[in-house]
Amino acid sequence: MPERWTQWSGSGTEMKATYKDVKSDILAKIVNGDWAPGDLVPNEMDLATTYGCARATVNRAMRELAEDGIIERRRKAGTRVRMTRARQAKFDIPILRNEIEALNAEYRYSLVSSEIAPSPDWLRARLQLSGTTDVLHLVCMHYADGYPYQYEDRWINLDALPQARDMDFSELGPNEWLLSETPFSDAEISFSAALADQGLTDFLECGVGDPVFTVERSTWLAGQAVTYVRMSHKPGHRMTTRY
Amino acid sequence: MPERWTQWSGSGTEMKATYKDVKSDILAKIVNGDWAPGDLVPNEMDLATTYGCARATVNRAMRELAEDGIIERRRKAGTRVRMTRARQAKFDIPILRNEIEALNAEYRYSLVSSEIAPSPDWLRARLQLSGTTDVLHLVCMHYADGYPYQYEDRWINLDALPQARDMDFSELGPNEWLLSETPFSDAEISFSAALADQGLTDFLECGVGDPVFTVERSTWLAGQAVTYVRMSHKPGHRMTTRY
DNA sequence: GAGTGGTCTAGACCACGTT
DNA sequence: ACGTGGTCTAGACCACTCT
Repeated sequence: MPERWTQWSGSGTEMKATYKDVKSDILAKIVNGDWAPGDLVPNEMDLATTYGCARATVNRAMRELAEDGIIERRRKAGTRVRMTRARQAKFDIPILRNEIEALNAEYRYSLVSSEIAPSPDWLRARLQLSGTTDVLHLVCMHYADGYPYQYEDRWINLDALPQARDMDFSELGPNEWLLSETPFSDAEISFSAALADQGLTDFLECGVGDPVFTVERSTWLAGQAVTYVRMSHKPGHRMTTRY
Repeated sequence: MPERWTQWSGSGTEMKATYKDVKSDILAKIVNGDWAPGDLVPNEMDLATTYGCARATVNRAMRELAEDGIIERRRKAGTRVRMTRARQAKFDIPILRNEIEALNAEYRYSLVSSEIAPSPDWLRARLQLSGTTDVLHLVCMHYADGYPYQYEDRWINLDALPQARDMDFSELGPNEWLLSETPFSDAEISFSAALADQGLTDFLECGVGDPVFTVERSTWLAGQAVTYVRMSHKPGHRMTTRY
């Protein structure tokens, strides 16, 4: 019984390879260096024969490896091990309430200010707004066990969400409300470091000049700008993920 | 000719739906609010009938929607529209050289220092190293058009990569070398904001107390710690993505 | 032109989890 | 027990792109 594909749990038995078997076996070959970056991988029909499964099974394994950035596929040219692995990190952006409660801390929300005004120029530019539109400007604080956790500076396009004009955000945070209003959207998110200015220090209970991890997010729904938010985190905040 | 699934490019023709048709049509229903968060979505067999395609085609569409965090699937319980969309952002972590050259800037690398020493305690803890191991400590600078772009503080586990002991990193940066040595790995990455200290200001040509966007990454290969790196970026640096 | 991946089918069996 | 999604098959046709 020829076994060209070593080390998978079913080797030595009569079991057929699943797409996960194929995927992890090929991944192992690449990790071990049997197949080096740039190398041509056998085509799907040959691999199907090797693993004793249908071509569709191999196809799924290879498709996922390609999605993971491990290999590169092109019709006719075949499949190659990527020269430099595409390193991509995926962050889950949780609802703040859930993030804080996951830390076994008590979540508290507080509305600092709320006002309606014509959109300032910098916001029009950032959200690609055309003409004059009224926006709702909200400032909110989020606390974990009573300690400041995040300062939220949010602007909502009232043309896109007129129902926000009469909403009362003193109890429900705009983030959770927006999630219930807009089930899906495109977004641009960016991370940076900023200094705590006088306005921030009062709310985050930190010193002027402390470094503040900042997340900005702009959101569109069906091509129309919905909201821009700048979230400033307490000193020492980290955002972590594995990949 | 019944058309239960409105608005896809092939509607009104005799064409059969592809998995992309099914995916985008279902997504449209969710965006429009036809199917609200929490709603039960028809099962795969019914959808296959509706769209006039095989169940496998519907399955692929639904599987991808689940991967994208739009819906939630459970055997027997069926498929539901997610209550709160899982917001996840995917960042591409490019090779620094490519990132800088994509900005039409000239990339330059410089080795600041290189020394071999026993692993300090904090590093052993962070990388879960057992016992005493020698590590290679490198400090490097990366420039774009001659301006400081990133300060790299890297530690390499010489037990995992003994060949690094004799490498000359004065020309080739450790990042690019590691990528060619380890085609695949697990990693933990985290973002935070820090203050420029005296050591950083000289290299980044900034002032003491400037906010510095910091990325840290720890890497493992087959369960063994390979490297830890802290990358400090020039003031004003942003990391952006869409999702 | 020809080889490769991309997709679809109609059917089948299985794993899981709700009932 | 039974309904749902998860996966596999053997075959087919198509789309891309390299030579």
